[in-house]
Amino acid sequence: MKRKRIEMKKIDNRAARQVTFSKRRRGLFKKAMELSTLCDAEIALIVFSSTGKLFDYASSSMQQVIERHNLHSKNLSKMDKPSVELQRANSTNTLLSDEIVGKAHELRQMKGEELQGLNIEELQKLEQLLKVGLSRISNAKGAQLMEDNQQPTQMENQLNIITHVIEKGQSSESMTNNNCRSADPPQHQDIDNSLKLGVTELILKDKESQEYMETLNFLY
Amino acid sequence: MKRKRIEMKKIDNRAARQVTFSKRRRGLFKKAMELSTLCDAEIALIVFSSTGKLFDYASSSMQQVIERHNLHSKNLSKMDKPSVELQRANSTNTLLSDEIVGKAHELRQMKGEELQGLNIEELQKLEQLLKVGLSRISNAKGAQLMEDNQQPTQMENQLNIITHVIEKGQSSESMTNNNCRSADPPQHQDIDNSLKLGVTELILKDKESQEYMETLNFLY
DNA sequence: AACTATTTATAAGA
DNA sequence: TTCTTATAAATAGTT
Repeated sequence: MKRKRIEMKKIDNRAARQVTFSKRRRGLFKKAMELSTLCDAEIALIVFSSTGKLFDYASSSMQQVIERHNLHSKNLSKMDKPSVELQRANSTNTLLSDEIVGKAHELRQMKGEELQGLNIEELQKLEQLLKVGLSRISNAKGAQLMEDNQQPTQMENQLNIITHVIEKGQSSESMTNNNCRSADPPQHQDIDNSLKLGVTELILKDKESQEYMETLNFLY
Repeated sequence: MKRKRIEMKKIDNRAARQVTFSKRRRGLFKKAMELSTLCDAEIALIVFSSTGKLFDYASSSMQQVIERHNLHSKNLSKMDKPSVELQRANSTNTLLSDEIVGKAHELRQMKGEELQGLNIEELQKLEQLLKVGLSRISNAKGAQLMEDNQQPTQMENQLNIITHVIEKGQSSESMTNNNCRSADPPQHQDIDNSLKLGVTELILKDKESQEYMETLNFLY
C-alpha cells in the first residue's frame, strides 16, 4: 500500500479519472472560496468535466467577474464579433450616407439650386438632361390625357410635336448649345449608372448588408 | 513556532493578507492546471486581488470557456448590449436605404424615366420643377459666359430673355398647363424639404449615428 | 464512500 | 519577495 506521487498527465482509466476529478474538483473549489474569503479577492471558477458537466463558482457574480476580466484583458474576441458586425453596419452607413449626399447634390443641381462651380460643358449636360426629362414628362402628360378619353386640344398636339423634336435634340436651344464649344456628351444616365454600380459593388462586399442591398438593387 | 490552522475569515493585516494571497493563489492555479491535465477538464479561473490586479488561467481559451458557460447558464445580459447597438446601426441603415430609394425615385422622375402612375397634376408639378431648374441652368450658363469675358452672342441674349420668361412661369407651355385643370402647386422644394427634415429627426434619435448626421446635415 | 499513508500546500518566521 | 520548515490539508491507492 505504498502510495506514489501521481504522474502529471491525463489519467487513462475512466473510473479512476472520474474519482480523481471529484476529489480534486472539491479541493479546487474549496481553495478558491478560501482565497476569496481570506484575501478579499474576486474570483470566478468555471469547470467542465470531460463528460460535459458544468461546475462553477464566483465570489460575487459570474457576469460581474467576467465583465471586469474583459475590461482588464482587452479581450474582445467575444465583444469583437458584435463589434465587427457593428463596424460593418457603420461602414455601410457611411456608404449609404455618401450615396445620399451624392443623390441630394444631383437633385439640387437638377433643380438649379446648386450650379456654382459647374463649367459650361457641365451646365450643357445638365440642361440636356432636363430637356430630355421635360419632353418625356410632356409626352406622359399627353398620354395621360388620351387615356382619360379626352381629345387632345390643338395646343397639346402642337406640344407633343415640339417635345418630340426636343427629345431628338433638335430644339433651337440645343442648336445654341452647339455654338458654345460643347461636344456632344455621352448619355448622362449611362455615366450615372456606372457610378452607381461602383458604389453597389463596394457595398455588396459587406455581407451584413445584403438585406439592404435587396432593397437597393431595384434601383439599378 | 507552533503553526495553527488559520481562521477562515478575511486576514486583517494587509501585509500578511498579501503574502497569503500570493502563496494560495499559486497553489490554486497549480491545482486548476493539474485538474485540467489529469481529468481532461475545461477550466477557466479568474482572480482579482484586493488591490485590483488580475490573474487568470484557462485550459483552452478564456473566451471559449466563457461562451460555453454562457450557453449553459443562458446568461445573455452581456451579449444584449452590443446587439442593441447593432440594431440601432441596422435601423439607421434601413432609414438611410429608404432615403436613397426616395431620392433615386425622385431623380428618375426628374429624368422622365419613371412617370407611370403619376396623374396630370403631379406631372404638371414635375414639369414646373424642371422648367424652373432649366431656367436657372440657362441663367448660370449665361453668367458663366459673362465671367469668361465672352460677349454673349445675339442668340444667347435671346436665350436669357426666354429663360427669364420661363422662370416667371409665363412660357407658352405653362399657359398650356393652366388650361389643363392644374392649380398652382406649392413650391415642390418646400414639400420636399419638410419630408427630409422628418427623416432627419428620426435618424437623429439614433445616438450612434450622429457622426453620419454631421455628414448629412448640410443637405438641409 | 471511507480509510490512511503520503504527498502537497502553506503559515509563520527569517 | 523568497526561502525554510513545521504542520495542516489534500489526496492516491486501497477497502
